[in-house]
Amino acid sequence: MFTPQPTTTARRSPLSREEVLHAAIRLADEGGIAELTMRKLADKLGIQAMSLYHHVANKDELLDAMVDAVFREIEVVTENAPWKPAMRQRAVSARQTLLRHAWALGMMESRANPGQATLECHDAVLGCLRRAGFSVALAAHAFSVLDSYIYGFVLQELNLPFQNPDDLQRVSGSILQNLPADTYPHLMEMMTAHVSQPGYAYADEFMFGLDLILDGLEQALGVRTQPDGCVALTGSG
Amino acid sequence: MFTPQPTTTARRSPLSREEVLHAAIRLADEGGIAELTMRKLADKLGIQAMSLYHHVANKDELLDAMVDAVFREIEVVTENAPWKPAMRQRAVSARQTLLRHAWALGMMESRANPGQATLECHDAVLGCLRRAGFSVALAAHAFSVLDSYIYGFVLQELNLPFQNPDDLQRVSGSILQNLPADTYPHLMEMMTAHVSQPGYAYADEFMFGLDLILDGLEQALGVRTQPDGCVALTGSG
DNA sequence: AAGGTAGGGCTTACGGCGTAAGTCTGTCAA
DNA sequence: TTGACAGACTTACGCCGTAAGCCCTACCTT
Repeated sequence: MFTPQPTTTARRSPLSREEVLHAAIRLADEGGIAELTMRKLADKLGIQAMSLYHHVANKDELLDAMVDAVFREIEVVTENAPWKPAMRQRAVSARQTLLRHAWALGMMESRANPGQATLECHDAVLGCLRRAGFSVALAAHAFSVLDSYIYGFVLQELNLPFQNPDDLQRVSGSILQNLPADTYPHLMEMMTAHVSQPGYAYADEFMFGLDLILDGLEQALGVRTQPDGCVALTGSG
Repeated sequence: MFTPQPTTTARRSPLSREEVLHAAIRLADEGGIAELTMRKLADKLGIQAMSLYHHVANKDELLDAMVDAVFREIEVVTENAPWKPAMRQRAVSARQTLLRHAWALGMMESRANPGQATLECHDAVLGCLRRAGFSVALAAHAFSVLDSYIYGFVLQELNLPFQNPDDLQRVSGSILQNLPADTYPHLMEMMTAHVSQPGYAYADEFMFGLDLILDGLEQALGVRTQPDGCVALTGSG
């Protein structure tokens, strides 16, 4: 009753696919991926659920586009930069981006349709490595090990039951109390002697592993490039 | 009509929580995690959906238990074994297990309630490292970098649009045809000159990165253990 | 100016989901 | 014999994604 379409003209302004995409990302950032339903997304945009389907084919396509948008946020500075700081900086940026959009990693597992930004990102990384003298095979190795590390680290970081050092103190304290002391002795030692110390933050572990990998790649590169290598440690098995 | 409860006695046999758990894992293994619904799981067990709630509190608890069951499958052989082959073997086993249960990784992101098997697995790894002379801090570093790598590698592996070399040939071929040749030149080079070559399998990349990390850890350990170290390459920042 | 078209809203409806709440029945201890 | 209880079943609710179709209005053509 009372014919509720006076707002039609006002609402009729824009609403592009881009807006839908960004609203979806904002919704997932704020409430987790489970909060992202077509109805709630429509609500947030002030329209009905079915109207979304004028802008995206279906929810799956929307999710694909969201993942690609995340890749677009990762900074890849490769112009004339030495490969090691470039890769280091990209790893840091990738980690920050994936933490900012905690839902993104979990979605990568299930969708195999890389978007344009994803491909561009990968191409830039490979280009940086090739320009630095990596063989095609070594570039593939480097790409694989670096991305695996980044994704895996963030996956573990997201899996932690705390997001900041204060949480950590509280959580580890409560775990310590609830567990019989000798069931997991080494886990216990790790918590009491290391993790629960003031100043510890799991995020700091990122740089250790990243530099370990970059140094390893540098050696692998050097073994090929300068054959006087007194350090040839790669490959143990 | 014809009062359909004659089977009551026959059906009344067991159905323990264990059976529910394993049926759930089998269902998820076969059809993906989306196929695992309480109704379908009940169907498979020959009961009604609501009867499952006598054995699990809710679906979330079931998912937690499933993840823990996956950790139980990872072989951790640390008894009197040198740390390097022990960690290597555990990494291989973890990768195989996570590939066998492709749904497990995607679930880890969202649940922060480690089960008994999970904690045992972590404790065994830490124990192995500590016995080998790793300091608490270095053991934490090692644990972080190894698990990050394993999880991330499997995540990428699952993300690939192919599961075996034959698929790869076909997929990379079709991508090559559909793309303008100069949009992603380095990606293109990687595919034509390396990935699409006979004998290439992404799975083989796993060992390169794994050994790179293990060698890096060995150096980090050596720098502390034997102070004559002419090789001190860790940390570049 | 008049009319046609189509973009982008809206409504209705369907089958599937997790699960709250309650019922029925066979088994076993007292 | 009886009463409690474990473990099945039934019903129902409010979510979900989306198929199908309607209808208004801005714009383009004539």
